[in-house]
Amino acid sequence: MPWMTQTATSEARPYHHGDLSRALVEAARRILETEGPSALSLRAVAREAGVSPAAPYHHFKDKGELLDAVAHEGWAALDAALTEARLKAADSQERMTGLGVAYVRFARDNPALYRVMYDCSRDKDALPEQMKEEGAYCQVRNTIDERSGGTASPIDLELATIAAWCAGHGLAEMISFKQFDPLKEALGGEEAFLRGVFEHLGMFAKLDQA
Amino acid sequence: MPWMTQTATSEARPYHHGDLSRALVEAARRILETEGPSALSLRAVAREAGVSPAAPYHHFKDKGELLDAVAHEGWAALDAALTEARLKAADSQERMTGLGVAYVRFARDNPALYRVMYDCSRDKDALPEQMKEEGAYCQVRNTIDERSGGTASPIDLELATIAAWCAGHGLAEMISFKQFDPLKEALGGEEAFLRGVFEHLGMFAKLDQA
DNA sequence: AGACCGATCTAGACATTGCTTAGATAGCAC
DNA sequence: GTGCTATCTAAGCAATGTCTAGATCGGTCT
Repeated sequence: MPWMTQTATSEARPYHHGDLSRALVEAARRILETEGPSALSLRAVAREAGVSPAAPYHHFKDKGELLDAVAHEGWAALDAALTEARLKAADSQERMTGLGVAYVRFARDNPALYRVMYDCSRDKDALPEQMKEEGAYCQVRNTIDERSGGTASPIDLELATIAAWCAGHGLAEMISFKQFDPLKEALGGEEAFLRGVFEHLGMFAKLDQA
Repeated sequence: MPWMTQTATSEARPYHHGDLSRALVEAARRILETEGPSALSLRAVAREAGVSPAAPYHHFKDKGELLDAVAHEGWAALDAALTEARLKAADSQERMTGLGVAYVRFARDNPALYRVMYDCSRDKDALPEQMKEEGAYCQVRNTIDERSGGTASPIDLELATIAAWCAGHGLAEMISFKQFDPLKEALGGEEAFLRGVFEHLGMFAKLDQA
């Protein structure tokens, strides 16, 4: 087994793995977390999963398709994080900023995964289906709708959702570039900093005044 | 000259190129625009510039350092675009939305370059120095400061600038994922769409009410 | 039970990539 | 001219994504 170097899980795995698809996705996430995006090669994933470099091709057409699967899991995890934040909030105002803070925190805690999630969506002319249905995008829109008392026009609702999404994503990326440490200190912590930015964004000012 | 395949500029270039650094950066930008980021290999750049695969290493330590140079030019171009938009606006309100629209347009018109600009900044714990001094970030902050009549506290000014930057960057990336065509049509064009989102972001609401 | 078939996996190879080392070339000072 | 140094090429290394051919095995049909 020349492909079995030091990293193999190596417990006399049978010839047929059983559930290699899932194992590969998990291996990929493990590599992403520990060694960063630049170390995420198909061969490294295969190594980590303890199979030959060609094995993944029986489960994914491409390296890209593997990453798509990883991204899919990422979106699901983000959905869960947002749901949790949403249920924890009291009023609808708190629910919105809570969603924003949870979103940014997710991105900060899973920077490599977050990047893969968006890189996979790129050049597909649409954000993944996770953003529709019960996904994160829909959660945000519903919260906005609820907050406006259901009186917002469909167009305004969509615009407001896009605006909120832009703010969250923009801040999420910004945080991964720059730590803003002095600013955080001056404001007394990260949460205060995030809330401060969202406050300045004054999101939903238009919906409020209507 | 085995490295001279079809793409070479091939006009009996002398052994010493003269200004290979610049030629490489331009070749990289050409490849980015025409073939996308995935085609941007160091070897491809060398091919496009008509030199051997090892030649770039006499001007850039790394592939990363070449990309840094490309990104640097990108930031300069963005600075110029923002300056133009700033000078074109009448009042300070118009100046702000004008900046936002110009920013997003730049990202939409140079998607690959825009991505390189941010990818190079990643994992450096700071946005490039272009964002300071006379750069884009500074332009935005100055405009905000001017708009608030110079009364905003330093912290509020910084928060507002970050917020504006997040909004612009978020919307810029969003546009590259999804076309939002139905929404644009409903609003009567792209500019109206962009302004609509910025309006909903209600940026500077806090500074206004202060 | 035994033969077989398709799914799963490996071996091995290919082109391409980033990068290094060793040597060729040429502009420039003396 | 001689020599120094920056610039460039040639050749090669390890690693990667991907393909083809062949090995292995679980489950089905008789």
